[in-house]
Amino acid sequence: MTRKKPATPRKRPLQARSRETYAAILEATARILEAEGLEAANTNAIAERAGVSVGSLYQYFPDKAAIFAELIIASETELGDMLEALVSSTGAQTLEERLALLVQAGVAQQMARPQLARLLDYLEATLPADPKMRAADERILRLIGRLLQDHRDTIARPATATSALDVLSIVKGMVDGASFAGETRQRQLEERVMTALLGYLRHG
Amino acid sequence: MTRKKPATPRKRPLQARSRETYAAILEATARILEAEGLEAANTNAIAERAGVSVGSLYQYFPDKAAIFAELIIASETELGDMLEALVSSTGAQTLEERLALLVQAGVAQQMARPQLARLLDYLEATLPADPKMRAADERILRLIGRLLQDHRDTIARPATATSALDVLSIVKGMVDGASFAGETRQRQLEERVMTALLGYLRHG
DNA sequence: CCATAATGTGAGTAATTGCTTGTGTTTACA
DNA sequence: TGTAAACACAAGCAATTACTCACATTATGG
Repeated sequence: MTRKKPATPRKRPLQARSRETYAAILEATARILEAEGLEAANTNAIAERAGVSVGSLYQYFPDKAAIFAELIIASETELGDMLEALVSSTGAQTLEERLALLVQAGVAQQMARPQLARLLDYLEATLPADPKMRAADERILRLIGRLLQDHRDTIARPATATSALDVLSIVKGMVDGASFAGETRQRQLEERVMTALLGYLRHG
Repeated sequence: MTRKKPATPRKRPLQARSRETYAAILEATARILEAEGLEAANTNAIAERAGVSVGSLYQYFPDKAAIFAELIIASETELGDMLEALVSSTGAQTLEERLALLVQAGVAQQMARPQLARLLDYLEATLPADPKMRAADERILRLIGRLLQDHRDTIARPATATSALDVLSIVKGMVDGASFAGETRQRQLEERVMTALLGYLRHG
């Protein structure tokens, strides 16, 4: 990783063929990360698992870190899209109902590939700062913040950025812990997370 | 890391001199981890930072992972000791009071070296399973469980292992998130964590 | 078709890694 | 003071790493 100076600009996949290569590299990286961990995720292994040559890999990613960054952005974008759908969904839903959807989305995404989710979280905190990563991150917090804002009359806590971050941290923390301990009953976990969130928001 | 087969048995530091070497290696590893991350923590760098030769390093640790494992165990033992002190402390304290002490201890430890705490958590989840690590982990959960048990009449939730894990996960998650976001006001963070915990425990 | 661009290849390289080993130094203690 | 055990050193090896480059194959548009 820390070997030579990374050359920043790379080609973007234009044709269908190269878009498949690009996607294969990302998926191979994800699979190696969740099955064998960070140390096993070297560029040679990634290329092999993707059924692609190292040369092709470096045609689309300036360095190894960029692959990880792209995975993080994809994951955050996915969560962001889910949140956006439910935040801007019409209907006079209660805080509980909307929060339940949020928790469901967050828990489902993180429980689908718990090892990967944990690793991406760690990587996000240690990778060289990327503006796109930051933007995707802030989008999530902004959406949670908007949800809190919409129900500010039913929560005993200012709907600030801090509250939004706390909400996200509680969800992530509880799912991390539960999946590390081998918990698989998604439904029950969701209920416990809901209890914590509602307790935090309503009994400030 | 995944290079050759690790030879398990190594010498234990007996004399004062070697105990210093041993400690220097651990502290050097911690410093590199929190300042430069996992990839920078290679055995050569650790030995150099510790002011010690690689040979000395491998006299006390069978492989690199063992150094990390030892750091995790030390950290968990420290937290466990703090919990033990406050759980078995006499006096008819309320749940709030005892929980506040627990939160204070947990937040303080994790905020003291947030990067390190985050990394050790990640490593614990990916390192080869170590019985000592597991034991130190279970001790913490047992102590939290006992605290919940002591106040089972004032909480609306079974004082099970799951509850104990949730409590720990909420603390870790919130501190992780807050310190990642640059939060430094320890007191305010403690209060928010308390809110979440009490909400979780009392409004099940 | 053909020319040009896009995409793909994989052997090769310098650097770095985890770890061993042979040798020298310090300590405990008789 | 002598000796054996404990401790420390660091050159160096085999394996692995991130990444490049010279070349081959495939697509596209005229």
